[in-house]
Amino acid sequence: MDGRFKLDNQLCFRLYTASRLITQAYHPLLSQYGLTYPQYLVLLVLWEKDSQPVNDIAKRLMLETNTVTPLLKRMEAEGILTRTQGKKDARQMIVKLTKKGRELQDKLTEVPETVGSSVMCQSVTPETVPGLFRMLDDIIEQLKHNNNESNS
Amino acid sequence: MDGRFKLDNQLCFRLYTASRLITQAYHPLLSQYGLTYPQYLVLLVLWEKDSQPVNDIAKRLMLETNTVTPLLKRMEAEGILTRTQGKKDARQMIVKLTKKGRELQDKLTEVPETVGSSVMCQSVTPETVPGLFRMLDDIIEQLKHNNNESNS
DNA sequence: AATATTTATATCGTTCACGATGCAAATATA
DNA sequence: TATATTTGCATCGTGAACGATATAAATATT
Repeated sequence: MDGRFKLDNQLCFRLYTASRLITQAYHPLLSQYGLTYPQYLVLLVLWEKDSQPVNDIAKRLMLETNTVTPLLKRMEAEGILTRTQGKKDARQMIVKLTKKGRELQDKLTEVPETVGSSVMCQSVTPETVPGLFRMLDDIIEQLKHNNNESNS
Repeated sequence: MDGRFKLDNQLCFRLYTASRLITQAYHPLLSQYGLTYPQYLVLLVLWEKDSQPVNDIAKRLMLETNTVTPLLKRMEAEGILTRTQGKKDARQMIVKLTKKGRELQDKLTEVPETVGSSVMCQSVTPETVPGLFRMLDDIIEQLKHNNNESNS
């Protein structure tokens, strides 16, 4: 048989595993503040631009609202953010950081670098990372379109 | 502020998104046979080598048994595989494909290529894939050790 | 203006991931 | 051989992901 079905030939398995392991690397850094990795992603989005409707956050993270809504509710329960109905558009829920949510940024300053440096290795260096980013971005862009096409 | 917290600078977010989107690309191909992507990974492992204890499958997929056990039970309920107590070691559960599980390989022949070709794009080509694999493998290897160190 | 369609969000059910914990069989140590 | 430790697997609880579906508000169409 050819190597078609060999696990070691699968790009997806590598992405899946790398993603899981790097999320695990975030865990000890985030859990001391009661955060999960997806919650940290929401914070990244809101730190860049506070006060956004659910949909904008979901789009930025390329997730569906049915994933993001419960996530936001948990963060609201933790006092990290507030969800208030939009004024212009009553369907929208505007998500806004609380003081606690904003202050988390100061407490997590060392997180990006800690994790960033922990993945650096022989073939992953400041020189090669841009190429890696490019390939991953291309794959993401490609799949975003392919996947959308197939449900139309 | 520097770009430390910018979502667009995060390797992990790219891996996480690429992994999710590529799993979604598998979905229409697998769901017609009642399979999920992690279940497909289990099949890849068992097609390579049938009749393995739970632990070997988990190690191959770099997952914990508490993830794999329920997964295998669902596949057992679907009649894809059997779980029988080991003879030499009564703690082990030996996982073996059924006829149905083996025959799935013939039905899924086109899956690897379909997904494989759907990620090919400008910067991801047969020439660049080995480099991508190398970087992902390095990252995985690195994190596997780092993550283990921190719980010891 | 009344009706249809679209949009923004939420709810529900199922399947992972995974930390924490439990338990019994196997192995090591005393 | 009795006791301690390790190993293999399972159970439990929580938080994602996500397909399917629901609901109400906004917009488009008639």
